[in-house]
Amino acid sequence: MGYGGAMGRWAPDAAIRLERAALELFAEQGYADTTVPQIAARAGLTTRTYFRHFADKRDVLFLREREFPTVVSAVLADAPDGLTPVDLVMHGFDAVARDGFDAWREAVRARRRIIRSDAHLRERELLKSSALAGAIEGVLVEHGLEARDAALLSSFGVLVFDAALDDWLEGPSDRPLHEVLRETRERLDRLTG
Amino acid sequence: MGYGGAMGRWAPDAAIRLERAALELFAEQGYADTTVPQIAARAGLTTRTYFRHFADKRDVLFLREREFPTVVSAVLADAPDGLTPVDLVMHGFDAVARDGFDAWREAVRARRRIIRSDAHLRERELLKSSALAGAIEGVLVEHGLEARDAALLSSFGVLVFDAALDDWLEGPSDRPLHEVLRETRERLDRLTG
DNA sequence: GTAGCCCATGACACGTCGTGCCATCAGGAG
DNA sequence: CTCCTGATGGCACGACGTGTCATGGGCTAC
Repeated sequence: MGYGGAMGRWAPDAAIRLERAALELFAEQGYADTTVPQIAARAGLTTRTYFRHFADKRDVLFLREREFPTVVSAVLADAPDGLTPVDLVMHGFDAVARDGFDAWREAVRARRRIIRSDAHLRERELLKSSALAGAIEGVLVEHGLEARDAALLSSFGVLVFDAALDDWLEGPSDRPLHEVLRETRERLDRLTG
Repeated sequence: MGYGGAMGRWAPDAAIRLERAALELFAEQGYADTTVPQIAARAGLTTRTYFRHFADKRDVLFLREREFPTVVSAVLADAPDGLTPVDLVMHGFDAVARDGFDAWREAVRARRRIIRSDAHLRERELLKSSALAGAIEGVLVEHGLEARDAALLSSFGVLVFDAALDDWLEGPSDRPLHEVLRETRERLDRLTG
């Protein structure tokens, strides 16, 4: 059965339960063969309630990214003064890489495995990356950077971070993400001369 | 009525007619308020036939991009020898920019206007950019580049090209795309130090 | 020319997705 | 105790996308 048995009716973690149910079902039987009513039932909720917490079937995989804009603002606000724009951005990713990823490597891997299994999910992942770039771009503009430079630089940062994340997830488990991030940046610099 | 009146039943341009009908309807009443049956009817076809030519409602806006992988192979095969990988990629985009865009600026603008109006379309555009990067990555790997370098470099190229396309579409109409492309690359190089 | 194959299209049924609308019900404020 | 707030249940509905079979025009073979 679901997780709904022992908890009060208005358990405050409905979104979390739905996310867990979805991750399980997607891993068990694939994304395409899982229906929203199945997810809702396993979480002890109804279909209608699922769509109150998530915009669509794909969105449940990106619950964790909802706080990204807030995190971005906080991290970039903590950056030391006097950094060049690109160092400011990379400092932000470095801080996030040191802080919140190495402990969750297997969870991130499992999630990525599902996303890679279906083009619709890959599509949504790209939109989320774009949204993250947009948030960074906003901070850069607030710091006085010209709009086109901010757009270019935030996309550059997300590109490096995503590539580093891929390397990190495929490589040995004891390699810290922030190291991979630095190496990826150096590799791209070398490639682009 | 539609375009179906004067032409034979098996007109070979069903996809083109559907694309034209969709562009008109999206411009007239918006993407969200247009249904697939409406598009099919204006093209003189049925809904079922629409879905034989396009995977879904969004796909009709990306008909022109189907030839991209072929174009990429052709353009990169024509590149002079001895280029560094990054110059090879940028040479490809430069060739495309000189060749096929400046004459279609208004058409590209109209299409972009529609895509920017709906997040689902923006999402699909990102997937198409990713697919283009994948095609370039494949060519680079064939040329002997290491896989991670190829992925990084193809994404870099697409990033620069997309940013240049944005600048070009927003700027004065007599500015050739290949110039904007060069300037965008220089701007990013300057920003990333 | 006509018999027969090929294949794009038409037509229908169906499951799933996502939303609008109203009813229900727990808990806090007074 | 009553009222109010807010999350959830339940239902109906339109749109999306696919499986399946029928239709009919164009083409080749003979």
